[in-house]
Amino acid sequence: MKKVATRFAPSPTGPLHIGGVRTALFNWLYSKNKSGNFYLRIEDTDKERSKQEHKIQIINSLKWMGIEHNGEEYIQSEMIGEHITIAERLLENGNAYKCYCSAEEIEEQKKRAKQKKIPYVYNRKWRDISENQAPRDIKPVIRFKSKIEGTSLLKDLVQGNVEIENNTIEDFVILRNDKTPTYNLSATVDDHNMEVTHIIRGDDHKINTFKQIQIYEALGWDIPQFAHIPLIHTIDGKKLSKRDNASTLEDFSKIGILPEALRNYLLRLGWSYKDKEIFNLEESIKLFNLEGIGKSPSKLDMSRILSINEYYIKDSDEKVLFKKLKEYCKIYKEKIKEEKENTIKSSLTFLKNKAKTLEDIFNNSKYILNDKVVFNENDKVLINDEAKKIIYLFKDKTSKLEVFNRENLEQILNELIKSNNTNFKGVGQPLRIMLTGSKFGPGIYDIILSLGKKEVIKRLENIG
RNA sequence: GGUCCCUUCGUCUAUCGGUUAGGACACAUGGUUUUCAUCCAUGAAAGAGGGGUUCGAUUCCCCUAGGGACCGCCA
Repeated sequence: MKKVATRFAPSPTGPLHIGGVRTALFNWLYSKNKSGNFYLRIEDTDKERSKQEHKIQIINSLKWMGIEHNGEEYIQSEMIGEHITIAERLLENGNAYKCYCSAEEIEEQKKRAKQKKIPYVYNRKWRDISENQAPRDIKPVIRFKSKIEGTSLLKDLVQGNVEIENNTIEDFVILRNDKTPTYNLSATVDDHNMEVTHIIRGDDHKINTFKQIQIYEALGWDIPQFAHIPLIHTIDGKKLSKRDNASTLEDFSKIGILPEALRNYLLRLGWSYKDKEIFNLEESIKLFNLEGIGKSPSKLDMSRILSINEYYIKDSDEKVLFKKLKEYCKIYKEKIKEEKENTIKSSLTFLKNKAKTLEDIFNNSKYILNDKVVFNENDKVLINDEAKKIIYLFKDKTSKLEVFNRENLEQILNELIKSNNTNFKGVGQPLRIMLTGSKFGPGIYDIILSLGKKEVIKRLENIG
């Protein structure tokens, strides 16, 4: 048995979106599960559209998700020479031929097919014409001599047996008239050279597989296993596209989604293991298999992502969570001041219970982060004369407090409730507004204790 | 239009011929809570339709409908 090798082969013609990330994840997980290798191949043979920035974005995305590839990135454009050699070999062996049709000629055929509403398949014009009839002024393309008779069977690890009539596969171009190889040739040659054993990729490549298998056969190469996973659809049921709304990882990271949460979500999108919902990394690797992949496309569900993220935030160790929050604030919000770090760190125990995202934690931390209270105008009006009286009394009693702890604070609050003939809300709400600027937020004792005596008194003195 | 694929609660899914069709998210209601949340409890919610096969079909087969992917000298 050969060692399992999988690969992820994106083209840097656009930013990597969440669907691509899932494909990468499945490949990576599968290789890990089988103690094999996982490679990254950048398919940058489309010179016009390939962009360095996209390549960087792809690599960073995978890094953010913790998906690491073995060895260096494999750059497809560096292997073009190899692809051309193979195309020539195919030509010599009679598995391919030169086609002298002009671009206009092909265009015309397609147009006619469309008018007649019949499917366009290249008419194999040059398949059997001898080359000495070739027009001088046209540079030929090389086409693969596809099977015409019979059927082909793909034993797909996800889709099951898929059978297709050979004559629906046209004689596809493998080398353009500028001598550059096309996708099906390049991908096949690279997969063979990289000794890829399992090709796990999107459903949209299924038809290509029949072309690629014929190339493997013509060359006498081992054919890898294929697993075509269903695509992720947008909420209105269409394929995720690089062009329109497709979400990139940045879209998620900037609202404070944790990579492990997204990994868990993506794992469960189209794959399942019994009723299990939460998979840590170790379990993901141990339990992942191809059998658990469903055959129908699935839709992205933001509320589920948020919910899983909430789970991971609550489940996080506070030290680790703080590091992530710090990094997050630095990149997307504002850097946490050094003197605030300890306060934030110790407040995470209660802050994280109110948050679905890192952004939520940031928002709920603003009363600590900002030196000056920023008041919500709608809430500020709740500070009426009655409230001011209570705030004054609380401030007075608190300032005399020798031991600033929850027990003593509770005592003060309880006394105030009694003596002012009010309830907890009557005391708690004005205090919260004065201390944080808003009537929403963490528990009042958490707020008071996290700010500390000095700061609490300072903020209460701020009373208009 | 051709080829191929898919179809269980709104969403992600479990079930591998016999279940009151299960779970999770979302939703609704109630409880805990000074607030917003959390948390807990409860509830509503599904086998596209029609034929077979079978003692019995969500499960196997066929047809219909709906949805999707592909049909490039893009990858």
